[in-house]
Amino acid sequence: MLDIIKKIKNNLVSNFEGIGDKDILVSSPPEIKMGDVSVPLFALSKKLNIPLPELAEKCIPLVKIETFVDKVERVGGYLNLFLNRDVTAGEIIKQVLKSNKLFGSSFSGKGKKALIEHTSINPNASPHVGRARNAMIGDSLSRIFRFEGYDTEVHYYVNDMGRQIGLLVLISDEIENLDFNGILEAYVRANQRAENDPEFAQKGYDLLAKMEQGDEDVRKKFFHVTEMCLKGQLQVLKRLGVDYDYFDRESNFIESEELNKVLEVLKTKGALFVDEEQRLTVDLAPLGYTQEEGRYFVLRRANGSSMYGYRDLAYTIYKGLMGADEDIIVLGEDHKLYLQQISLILSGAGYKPPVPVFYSYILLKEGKMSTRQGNVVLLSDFLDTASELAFKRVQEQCKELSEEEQKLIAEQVAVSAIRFAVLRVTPTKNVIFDIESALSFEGDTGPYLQYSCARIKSILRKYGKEIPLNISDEIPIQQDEEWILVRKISEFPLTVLNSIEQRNPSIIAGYALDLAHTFTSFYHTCPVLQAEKEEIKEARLQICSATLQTMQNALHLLGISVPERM
RNA sequence: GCGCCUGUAGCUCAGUUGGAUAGAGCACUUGCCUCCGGAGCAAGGGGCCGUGGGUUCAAAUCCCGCCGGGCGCGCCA
Repeated sequence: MLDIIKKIKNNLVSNFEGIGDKDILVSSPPEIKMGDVSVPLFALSKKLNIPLPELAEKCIPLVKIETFVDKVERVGGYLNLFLNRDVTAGEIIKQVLKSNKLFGSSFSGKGKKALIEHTSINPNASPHVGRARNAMIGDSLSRIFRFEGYDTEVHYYVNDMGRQIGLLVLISDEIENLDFNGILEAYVRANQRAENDPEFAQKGYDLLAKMEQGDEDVRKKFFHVTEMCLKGQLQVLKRLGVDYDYFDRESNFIESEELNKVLEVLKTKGALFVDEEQRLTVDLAPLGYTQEEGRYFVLRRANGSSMYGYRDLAYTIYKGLMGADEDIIVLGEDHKLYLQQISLILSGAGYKPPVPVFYSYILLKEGKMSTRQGNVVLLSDFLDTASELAFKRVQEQCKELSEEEQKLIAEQVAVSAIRFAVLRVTPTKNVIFDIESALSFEGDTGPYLQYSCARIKSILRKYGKEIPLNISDEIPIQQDEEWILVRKISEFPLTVLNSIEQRNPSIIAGYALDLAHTFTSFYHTCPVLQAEKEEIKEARLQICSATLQTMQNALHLLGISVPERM
């Protein structure tokens, strides 16, 4: 399908002076009756200064690609092409079944490296679904980059420093056997106490200072608390299928030669100064910042201790020096100004800042999530209830399976429910998270996608033999539903490219839904195993198999696995 | 107040980057399990695409104003 579009473009570009690939738009007509591919000529007519009817006449033979295009109709300013269904379907299905797990990849990242930092939550509590949005988007992007052939590494920045951690370390001395479950309560208590007790707060700072100065005992304590918390968080994220390659600890970036070089450059630009209270500060105005709000960026306190911004700059430079072609960081929208600031600092010194992928917050139906008001949805809580619900369902429907297998499937269903509910929304928009509908497993949900796969698997299982792979050049297409499904399959590679270009997994999610809908529609009108003729049966088996492969590939990019039955 | 993001069916979201009659799901109404899995399918009702201007053959999409929502705005991370 991609090839056909390419050929059409090539033919047109090489036959008219002064136009490029981008001048030729290719879309599809609104209805299947009107054809399969459409080329709007309005803009072209204007650019070439040729009246529409005349231009259309000239274009018709150029777009009539041999064996693939049966007929071309002109409707208004559009050229509508009708593809030869049997030939095109043969081509597409063959390609899918040959490429298997790689179908959909254009290998646009071959020979390139991608570095993605995501999640990086503060080690102070079990993650709620809002935090998990970062992990899901980041993980999905990592999968997409890998799929496109990028040598991809995933980094997790462990915020093992800072005032809050200092307080947490203090309070952990008072609590016996503080474990991950008790950590949020301890954290809240520590912060409350710091608010009411200045002495306690000061002790936190002192501890932090000792940590920075390299006091072994204190460092050990910090490590112990943050490591315990990180482990707990990772365990929950692991349930989602989220993995990381590197854990980079903030405490390793207290001092950085590279950053000090950057600061030297800033000094020559008049962008670095020590303010009247002895704080080492960057003035962003000489670097091109135009507003007063957020103009000053503090790096070190009066006592010389580093601020978060200093350490993070050092870390960002460290990542940048790894030479990735794509240096990406997934951040909540609350970090927009902050990232703008450090980007200015870095590019001011000639460094390439990372490319941010921002996402907006998850809101509950009742409003914002608030830890204090207790209306947060913990990721692990959601997974527990979803898994339990799914388990009951699986117990009813898959009686022949062992309880162990049933539980495994239920967990897969739970994960797909949350991942899909979050990933299907464009990152820049708020997700309004409705627990009830996320737990319903009906309609446009992850479990629905898994279900449509399970049905295909069921057909293939009943068939019992290998799908004949010696596909002839043509595949007999009987019904519109078959053809629409094949066309939808062929859109997958473009969808993936689109999604990686925009760094937006929701495009894949939308595609997966479309594909599932087209399939179930096909499923209800076209009997496969009971097809009227053997060759039609084979054709449909191949279409089923190609659909399953495409769906599995798409779902893999979203981090959703496909159970054999459910 | 200033900056960034956002506004599409009662609700939750799509909309191929400016193209043909704006699409799904939930909810509501009506059909469909002796027939490959009903976590499903088919059909119906439901829209001033927040609002007022502008740009052009063509605007939900681009520009400007206003209104509503999210986020941020120097010693936190």
